[in-house]
Amino acid sequence: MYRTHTCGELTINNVNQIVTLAGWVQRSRDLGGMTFIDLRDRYGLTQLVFNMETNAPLCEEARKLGREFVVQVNGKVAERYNKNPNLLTGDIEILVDTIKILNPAVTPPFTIEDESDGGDELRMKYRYLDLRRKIVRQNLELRHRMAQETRKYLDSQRFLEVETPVLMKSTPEGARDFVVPSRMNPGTFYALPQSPQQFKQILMVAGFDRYFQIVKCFRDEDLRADRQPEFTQIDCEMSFVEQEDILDTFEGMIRHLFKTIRGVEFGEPFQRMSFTEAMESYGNDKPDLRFGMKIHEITDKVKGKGFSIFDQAPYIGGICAEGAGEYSRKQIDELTEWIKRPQIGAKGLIYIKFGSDGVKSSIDKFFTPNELKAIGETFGAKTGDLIFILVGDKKKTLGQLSELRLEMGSRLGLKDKNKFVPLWVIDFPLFEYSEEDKRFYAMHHPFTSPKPEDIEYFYSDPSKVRANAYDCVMNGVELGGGSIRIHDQKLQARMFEILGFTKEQAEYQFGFIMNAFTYGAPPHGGIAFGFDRLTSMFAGLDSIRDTIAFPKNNAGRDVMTDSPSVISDEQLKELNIRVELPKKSI
RNA sequence: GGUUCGGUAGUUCAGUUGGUUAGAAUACAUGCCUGUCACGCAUGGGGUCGCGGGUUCGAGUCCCGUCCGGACCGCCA
Repeated sequence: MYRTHTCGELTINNVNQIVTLAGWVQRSRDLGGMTFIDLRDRYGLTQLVFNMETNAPLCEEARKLGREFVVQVNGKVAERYNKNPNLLTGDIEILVDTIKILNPAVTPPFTIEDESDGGDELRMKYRYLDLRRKIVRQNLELRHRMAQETRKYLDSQRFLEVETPVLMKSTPEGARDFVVPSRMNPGTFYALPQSPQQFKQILMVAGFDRYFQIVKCFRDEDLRADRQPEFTQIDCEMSFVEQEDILDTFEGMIRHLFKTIRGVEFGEPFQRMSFTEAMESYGNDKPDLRFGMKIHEITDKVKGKGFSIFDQAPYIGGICAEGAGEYSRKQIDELTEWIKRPQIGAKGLIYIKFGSDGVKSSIDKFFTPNELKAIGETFGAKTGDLIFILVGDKKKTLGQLSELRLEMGSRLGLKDKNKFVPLWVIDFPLFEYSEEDKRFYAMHHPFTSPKPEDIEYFYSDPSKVRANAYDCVMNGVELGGGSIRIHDQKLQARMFEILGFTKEQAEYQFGFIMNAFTYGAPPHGGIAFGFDRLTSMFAGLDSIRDTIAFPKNNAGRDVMTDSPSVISDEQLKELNIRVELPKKSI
C-alpha cells in the first residue's frame, strides 16, 4: 500500500497514529539541526519533520530531496509546537521514521506555487507541472463540479445524455470545418462537428423528447482569449416546446449552477431585451448590465447649429460616464487616441464635461451652455459626469460606443467580478444581408424558425423576419444561444431557398434532415451553452485557457505536444493527399 | 489578411543618448544554523541579449527582414 492517508486530511484527531503518505516535495526548509519538508498531493500539504538528534542519517537523506521528488514516508502524526493556521493540516506534522524516494525529479523550469514565476508559454509547454499548481488544479475541480451539477439538473428534468458522432459531414455556412480524410473512401473527408446540431434534431424526430450532451465542438477559425479551436458545449434539445419553455428550463439550469457552485441566488426572473434594444442602447447583442451608461441617440437634437460634423452625420449618439466629470484634458486626449486605434476606428471623440466649475465641451463654439445642458438632460447627466459623443454611420458608431462604454466601465471600476447580471436577448433577426455576397445569411443557423407573426415576410421581405432565437448573456459574455427550429419541411425548403441554395444543393447538404422531417418531426427547439466560458466566469477568469486542461495557444498550437505537425509521406500516400504549400511572396 | 505589445541568466524582469567587465530578484549549488512554514545568513556558478542582415570606430540599444509568444480587428451560421 502506497499510502494510508492523503496529504490534506490529517488533523489533530490523528495524533499518535502511524501513517504512510506519498506525494511530491513542495519545499524543504533545512535549519541545520532539523529539516522540514512540505509534502504535496492533490488534496493538500503536510509537513514532515526530520531531526538530527533523533535520527541523523535520515535527516541527512531528507536534506538531499529536491523539489518535485516523489517520495513515500512512514511516521507518526504529532501535534505541532508552532501551528500554521494557513494550512488545513497546520496543527500536525509527521515525525518521519522511513523515507523512500519513489522517483527523483530534475529541477522544474518554474516554481510550483500559486504565484508562479513562469510565463504563459513556459507553463503551457510544461503543462503537467503547471497543473500541479493549486490555483490551476482548482479551476479543473470547479469545471468537474459544474459538469456534475449540469448533469444532475438536466437529469432531474428528464434529459437523456446521448453521444453523437465526431466524424460527420461537412456543411457550408458558418465557421470553417476541421476536416479529416477518409482512407477507405479516397478523396472524401469527414468534418468535425461545429455543433451536433443536426444530430440532436434527428434525435427529436426519433422521439427522444429531451436530449443533452456535454460535448466537444470544433471550429477552424482564428482564436482569442475566450476562443479555442476545440471547445465544450452543454448542448440541449427539447420537443413539444415553445421559446418560453426553453428559457424557463435553462434559466433553471443557470440558477441551479449559481446556487450550488457559487451560492448565488437570483431573486428576479432574468431580464429580457430585444436584439434591437440591445443594439440601440448598448451597441452590441450581449450587453454588460452590471452598469448603466446606456447609449442615447441625439441625432435630431443637435443638428442645425452650424457644426458641420453633426450636420453631416447620419447618426449621433453618446454615453454619460457617471463620475468622470473631473477627467483631465490629458485623460480625454488619451481616450481619444484609444478610440481612434484601427481596431475601433472612430474619427474623433466629442465630450461635454459637467464639472464643478461649470459645463465645458469640445463643441463650445457651436453650442451655448444652455444647449449643452439640454443635451445633458437627454443622458440624465449631473454635475460630476462626462458625456462622450461619437458620430458617423449608425452601425459602426454604435459599435464604437459599445467599446467606449465597456472601456469606461473598466476605468470607472464598474465591472465587479462578483456581481452577476443575467439577461435573455430575444427577437434576433432571422437573416443578415451580406452586401459583399449579395445574399442573405442565417444569423443563427438555417434551422431556426421565423416568428409566427412575421411569417408573411418570410415570403415577401426576409430582412424583416425576426427569429425564434435567444441568447443567454451574463456580464457582457454570451453564455449560450439557441432557437426554436423549423419542423415543417416546406418552411425548411423556403429557408434554403432564401439562403440561395438550389434544390439540388439543399438535397446534397441537408437531404437527410429534410427527409427525416417528412416522417413526423415534433415541434422542437434547443440551446447550447459554452461550457468553457461558463466555467471561466464562475472562476472569475478572463481567459478560458485555465479552465481547460490542455489548451491551444493563439495560433491553435499545442506547445506541449508540438501539434499540429507534418505527417509521413506514407500516411499522405495512403490518404491520397498531396501537400503543396503556397510560395511566400517577398 | 491586418493592428499592436513583447522576446536579455533556469525563471520573471531592469538595462539611460549607441560607449569599460550586461544587472536585480528568484531558482540552483556549497557552507553555517534545532521550530521553520516565501525560514534566515554567507559564498558561488550561470548569458548565442530569439535568429539573419544592415548602419556605425563601436549595437542588447538604431534600421530592414524573419521566427516565436500575448492582446485585439477581420473571421467565429
